Amino acid sequence: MKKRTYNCGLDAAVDVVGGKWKALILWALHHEPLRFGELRRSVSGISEKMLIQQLREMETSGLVHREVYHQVPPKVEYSLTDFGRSLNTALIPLGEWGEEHMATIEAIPRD
Amino acid sequence: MKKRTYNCGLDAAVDVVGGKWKALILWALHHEPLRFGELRRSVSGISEKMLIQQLREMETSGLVHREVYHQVPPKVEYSLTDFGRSLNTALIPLGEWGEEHMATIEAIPRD
DNA sequence: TCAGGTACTTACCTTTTTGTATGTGAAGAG
DNA sequence: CTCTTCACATACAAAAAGGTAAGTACCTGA
Repeated sequence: MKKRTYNCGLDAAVDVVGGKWKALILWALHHEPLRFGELRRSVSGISEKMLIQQLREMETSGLVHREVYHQVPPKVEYSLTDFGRSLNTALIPLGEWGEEHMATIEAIPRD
Repeated sequence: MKKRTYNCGLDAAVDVVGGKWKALILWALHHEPLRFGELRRSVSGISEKMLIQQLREMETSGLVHREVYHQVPPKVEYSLTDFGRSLNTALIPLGEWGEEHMATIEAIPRD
């Protein structure tokens, strides 16, 4: 996230959900709130640093809510806000498109 | 674009349309085919290098079609393929979401 | 006492992405 | 005869993103 003005809505949306992990985190939180450790295990491949970093950014964007339970051992739950849920909804068609064309996309030559 | 396997469709879609410019180029080509120079002028802020680079990638992904007219001065037209059009359609809700929440997004503190 | 789980934090480094500046070659306008 | 347009190409530099590894502080169960 770096800009302040956008040419179109898509531009703005990509700014908020862009990057390697944010969309995956959003998906993971779609069904239920998850704790930090649960999230780490459910978003496969993510490091603790990246997870925390992305969560903080998504918190300041108002996409996720962070609830701390003052217990021992500590417990922190992350959940989607209404804003986050609305974004998730808007992402569904894109997810379906990817699903549908997955084979085609995987066949694209990289280099 | 770097991976070969995806956890979910969204992951795959983002791989194809990710980055700073691809979505904007897709939008620009939505209405009509455009020439290189026209595209450069309509996607404000993009450099020639980036434009060409992204166009090449989108061409190999099968999103855009490149038609060369052997004239002097040279003329090259870029247009969306059916694949590109289908992706554009899938992006519409995301674009609308961004449009709707543009003010909120612009108000997010950066850094 | 020692490993393991809780949720992070920090420093450092590598990779990826993006930007800037320049060059190409033919042709038409002035 | 120089400038501009057309559609690029290429070298280099800067910035952003991502990854690795270690440390923090507390408590629990073996």
